[in-house]
Amino acid sequence: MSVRAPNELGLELAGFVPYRLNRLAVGVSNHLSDIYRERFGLDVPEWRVMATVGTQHGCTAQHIAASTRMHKTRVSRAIAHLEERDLIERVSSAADRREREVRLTKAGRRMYADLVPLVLERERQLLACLTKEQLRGFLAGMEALESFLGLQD
Amino acid sequence: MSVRAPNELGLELAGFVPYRLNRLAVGVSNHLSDIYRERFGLDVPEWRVMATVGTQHGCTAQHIAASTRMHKTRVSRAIAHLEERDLIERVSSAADRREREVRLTKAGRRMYADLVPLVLERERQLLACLTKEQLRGFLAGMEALESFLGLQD
DNA sequence: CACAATTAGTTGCGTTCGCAACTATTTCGA
DNA sequence: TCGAAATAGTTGCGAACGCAACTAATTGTG
Repeated sequence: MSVRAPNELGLELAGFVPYRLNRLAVGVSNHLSDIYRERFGLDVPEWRVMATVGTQHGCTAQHIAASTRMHKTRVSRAIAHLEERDLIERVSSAADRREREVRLTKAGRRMYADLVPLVLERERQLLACLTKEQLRGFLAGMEALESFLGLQD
Repeated sequence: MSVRAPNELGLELAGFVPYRLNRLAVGVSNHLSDIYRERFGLDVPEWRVMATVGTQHGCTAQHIAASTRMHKTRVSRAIAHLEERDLIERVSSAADRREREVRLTKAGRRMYADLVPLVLERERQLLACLTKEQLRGFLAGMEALESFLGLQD
């Protein structure tokens, strides 16, 4: 199976999968970002830190960087912002004093509890535009590509 | 069909489709970028301008911005860089002297002819990790999402 | 035990980005 | 036809980014 006509000599960017994938990722991100940006004042790195700490209480910046695949400086700055807003707090680890355990504060837990259902609902709305067949096929393709590129968890 | 277990209360970022899509787009972009970056010294905006001008000779910056969905300042700066390197040239449009028609120079056409087959081959290699079924399903899902988000051409 | 190598996290710096403002030109409407 | 609104493209500026260098703490090795 070919993505485009085999005798096309030039490159039509509109049909180029890497370009389309980037455009789609930006579109999906924008489709969600007004929830955590406008309503909660979070940017993408901050949102990812909140999402990670929300399920992995007491994790380290290192762990967040590894599991979100963000650069450690991006994580460091996102954590600093969230701490200024009293959404998370950090305590030096007793076992290794280089590390700092990150936890949601009471306000952070409240925001997380409000935010996550809205975000999951948005994801659901988005994926509802696909038939069962399309969703299954899309997820299968995404998994194969992730595996090929070594992006899996 | 559900993407994750319905009784999962927290949000696992690793299974969150918008996050995975962004990660995949970055991974695919990196998989390609060493061709146009290391071997031809182009960054992503420059590559997109080359790809557009390569098929749409004499188009304007406006047109490039619309068809690549890049911000007009990003297009403007990419064009300026490519002009400095004598890969493209601009002439003021006779019909509308606000516009400038963009064309590949001889050197630009040579680069385009070298570059495009390599990039298309890389795309082919990437998509070869999918079965026919998976490719069909993945493209169908991508089209449906693009349509839902109004990203189509 | 001491010292080199490694690791967690932060910060300085140059780059890239998009918004807003700007110039130049064209189009629209009274 | 003249002035206001719109459009093509550029530039100033502040925000965000990643690399490299840094501090502090730990681990490994002789």
